[in-house]
Amino acid sequence: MNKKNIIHTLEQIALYLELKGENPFKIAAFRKAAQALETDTRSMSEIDDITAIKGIGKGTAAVITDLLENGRSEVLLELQNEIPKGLPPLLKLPGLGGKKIAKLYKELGVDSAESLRVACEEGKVAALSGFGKKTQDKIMKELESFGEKAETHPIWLLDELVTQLNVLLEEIQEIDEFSVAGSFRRVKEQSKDIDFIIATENPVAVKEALLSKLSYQEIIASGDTKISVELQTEGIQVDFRLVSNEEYATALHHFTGSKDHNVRMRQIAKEHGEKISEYGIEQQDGRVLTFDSETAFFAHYNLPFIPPTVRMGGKEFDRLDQIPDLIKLSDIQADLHMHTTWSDGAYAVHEMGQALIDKGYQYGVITDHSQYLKVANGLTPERLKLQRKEIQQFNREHPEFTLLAGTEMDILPDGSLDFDDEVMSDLDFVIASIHSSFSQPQEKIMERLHEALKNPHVDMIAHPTGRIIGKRDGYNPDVPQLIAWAKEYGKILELNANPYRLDLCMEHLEMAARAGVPIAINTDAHAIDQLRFMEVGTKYAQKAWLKKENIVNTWSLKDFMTYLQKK
DNA sequence: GCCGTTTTCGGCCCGACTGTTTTCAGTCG
Repeated sequence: MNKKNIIHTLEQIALYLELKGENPFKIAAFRKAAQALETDTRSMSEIDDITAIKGIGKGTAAVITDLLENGRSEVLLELQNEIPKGLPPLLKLPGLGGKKIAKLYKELGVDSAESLRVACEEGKVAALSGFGKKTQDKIMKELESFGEKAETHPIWLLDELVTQLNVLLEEIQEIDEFSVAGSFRRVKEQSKDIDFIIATENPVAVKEALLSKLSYQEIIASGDTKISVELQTEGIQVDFRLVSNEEYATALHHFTGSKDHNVRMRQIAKEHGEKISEYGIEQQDGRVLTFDSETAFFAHYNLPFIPPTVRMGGKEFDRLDQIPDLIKLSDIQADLHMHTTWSDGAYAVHEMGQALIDKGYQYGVITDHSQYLKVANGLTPERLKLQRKEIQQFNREHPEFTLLAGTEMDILPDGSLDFDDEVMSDLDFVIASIHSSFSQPQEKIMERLHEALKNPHVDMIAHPTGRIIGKRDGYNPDVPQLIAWAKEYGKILELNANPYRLDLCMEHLEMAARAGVPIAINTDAHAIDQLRFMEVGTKYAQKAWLKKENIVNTWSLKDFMTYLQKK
């Protein structure tokens, strides 16, 4: 029984308890236990006393032990006996919670999506007390798309929408300040919806402007302070919260979450005899304090500004001393992975170089694809030499900056490398990566990676797993082994900052940092505007608690070159 | 169900919106 299964079982139990109308705190306790396990980076075999973990007590520990020893949970089995298995999925229907579903089951015998649909069609649902015609209609409508709608959306899709919405909000005169909030602001890989906080002294006008400018399928809620719509794009939900200027900082904090982070903050407030809400901090005498910024809000409790990316609800409060050292965008001195028109990029060498200078970087590496990747117009050794001349020319014209000559070289399906040692030794920086034969068995994939890692000329492995968030898992390498090899041979592993990838993922980045393997955060830009991915990349790295010292492209050119030579 | 050294009982974050209600329950984040 692995950890994932245990977490899933605890969450299943919570769902069933919800349908039983159990005490909400008891339900939350099972979810909290599941989350506590998830946050703990150890594997089950490394944990000797589970009750020592905060949030796991006698009851939940018994379930876990049962699972570990017997491979099943008596508690869950009993619940499943008692409650039809068609009911828990109904909790996913918007507007239906445990109590309503329990009532449908007890009074109408509803035990599945199908029987719920029949009950609605016969008008029985509307007749129940506490239900009505509107509720029945809404359920029927939701049932039509039940099981088809994506529950979460990948960050790269939401990023496009947020960019568009930012433009739209900029145009509304009555808005004084706004920001995206929610899990997107925390740089979660996938989110359910998008949240925006808007400061305005004229909410009526803003609401009107919003509803006239947005292209939505449906308005879900439209109150004085909250407007919620389903966008045309993929039916993605966006919530807008309208607050006064004074309330903006606390509202932004509140709606950025996470939920558990807020719970911790409120506990702290309580210890001070205060009460936090989205509108400010209420004092014992009823006065409400507001703040100019989130920084000021945190400072009220003698806390440093906790970046949204690490507001997970636990760990961050134990690691406050590490916050100043967390990697941030301004630490970045270079981008080590980008493409030009020589292969499949959209801009010339000198244009990418100039864009890096505009970013304020000290150096950068041009790393076009190698000859194997024909679809991307990969470079032969001859073309590489020609490209180097262009790079040298650029450096002569820009003495304050250094453009290095590199490659993103393919690791071929048979495990050989696309360039021989002589070609590689001519280059300043050699990236090796896999772009083909993803479905090989793990053993073969690892053989290919090993071949690259042990070659003295290879400096870095790019997007080490090949995943695309929400779309494909990649080629499934044994990452702990990969990290061990990177350590052994002194290689860099990449955090590819393209929001499609974010590869390595958080957990693996933490693992790599613990092992002392250096990380490079690179945009893999194929066009100038993609250099902006460095921002999401550094934020994502914060989630793995990476520090400046872990990241090679925060180093000066001199330190970087020294590292490459002696590694 | 979990937690706690002023606690082993009594809390557990707080508020908006909707749809059902004549004052509030359920859901949601």
